[in-house]
Amino acid sequence: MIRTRFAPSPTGYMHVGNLRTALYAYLLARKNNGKFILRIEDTDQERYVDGAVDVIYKTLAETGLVHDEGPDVGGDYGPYIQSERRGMYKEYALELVEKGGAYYCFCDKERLDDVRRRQELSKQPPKYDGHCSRLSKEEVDAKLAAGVPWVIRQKMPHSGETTFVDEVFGSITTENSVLDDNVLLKSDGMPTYNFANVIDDHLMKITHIIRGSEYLSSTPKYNLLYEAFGWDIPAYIHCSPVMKDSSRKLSKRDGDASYEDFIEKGYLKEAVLNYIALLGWSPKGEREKFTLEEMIEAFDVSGISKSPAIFDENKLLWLNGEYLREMSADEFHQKALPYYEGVITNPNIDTTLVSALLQKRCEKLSDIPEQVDFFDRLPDYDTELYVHKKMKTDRENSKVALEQILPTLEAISDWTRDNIHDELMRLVEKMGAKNGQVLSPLRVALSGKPASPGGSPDLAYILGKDETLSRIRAGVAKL
RNA sequence: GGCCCGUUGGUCAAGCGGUUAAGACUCCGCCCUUUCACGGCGGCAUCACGGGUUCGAGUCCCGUACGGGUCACCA
Repeated sequence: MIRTRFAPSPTGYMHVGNLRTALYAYLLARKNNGKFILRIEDTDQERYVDGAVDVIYKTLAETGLVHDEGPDVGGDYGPYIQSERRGMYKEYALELVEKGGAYYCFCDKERLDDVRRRQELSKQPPKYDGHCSRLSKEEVDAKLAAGVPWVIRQKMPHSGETTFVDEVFGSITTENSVLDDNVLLKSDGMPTYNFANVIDDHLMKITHIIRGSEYLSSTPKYNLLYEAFGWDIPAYIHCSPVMKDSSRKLSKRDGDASYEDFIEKGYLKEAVLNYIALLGWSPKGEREKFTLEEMIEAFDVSGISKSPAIFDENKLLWLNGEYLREMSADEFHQKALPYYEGVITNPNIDTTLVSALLQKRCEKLSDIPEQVDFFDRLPDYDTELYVHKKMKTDRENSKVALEQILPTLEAISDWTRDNIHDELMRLVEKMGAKNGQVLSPLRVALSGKPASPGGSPDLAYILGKDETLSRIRAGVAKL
């Protein structure tokens, strides 16, 4: 049974890189009928942010990455909040001392600083010098009895090498001599992150560890820990970071690194999830659009790439547009509704019709307001808009056209889109003009904009007869 | 700096010793068309560099360059 986990620190926002890691962990578990576990790593009290855990729950629920075990849903391997597990690490640390994989260290800050300074001067890599690992049992007991503060350090082998296989990066070998005797249990009795992680993953029976590639170089230490305990080593899947450009990671500072940022900008959650899935993972076929279900089906660790991927908002935008266009008209309208708020206030405007025009014309919902602002009020436009080379229109023939259009439309008693269209086409024929020479000036007169969703019959119909005629008169007056 | 990892168009990427080096986004052109979009068709543009190995290298090996990661009683 495959068990994967997502183990975020509650920072108050969901970085898209983290969300991607969660997604991959979720997909791997679902693909294999395994379990997806949520564990909150909140041991750093200084970083604690109020309500931050809720952001995690909310994002996972919203994106559909439903966890099988976690603080809010329970499970057999709890507690799932690390701060509630703080009591359980000490016994494992002591067990490791018994087994010879770790030792008490009584060095104080002064000595440590001194050692480090000396190493810097002689250009040695900074590393604990192993002083306390050479203490005899008697010396240790004496210091313990005397109440000297202590930590527990991992005892690294001084020779040989450690090799592990990562499912993305392949086989990686590290010289043991470069490994430092890191602190496992701090002087306050709390575990360090590295230690807690190994203990928790083992206790929660995690089989596949999916995490950022920044942990690649500490993985040998983890494995030595597993070995010292005599535990099974999990499979590793390290993922390269999501970048802003070739040398910078996507960061919160830039305001476009978190899931919430994109939702606020008007992107659809499906599109965001779909896009980040593709950032660093390539499915087998040529398909690019996936529902979560389809991603589960298609997911394969072998498609995860080793190199960092630059986040291309442009492509996300395109994908978002694809999602918008494939929605049903009604669904689109429901999503669009909030964006009309305060923009289209005239109750005579049927926003259902507006939505129908808009659906193929926006890539994200926040594009809507600027496209429809003219419905409420005709902008103060420049008559230059009537000059359109391709439509063969200029100010003069536009004025003539508008003057002809006015009585034509005035005569329509049944104001429907089709009637408007048909009458206008009849006028085109009568005038011996090109379609555009009649329709284009009308569109400009009605919208006051160089581009508008829908053509003149659409706009005329939505605006209503009175407003249409009044805007045409305004146009004639301008010309 | 030591160690680890990476490098195919502007971006995401396929490729697994023999391909005209896929596909997508962007950009450009054309078509459709009552604007703008959508849609359709077409186009520009890539194997970081230098050495090997091989009949043959984007694919294997070694260097170089560039980029990332990591070296805490942070997570």
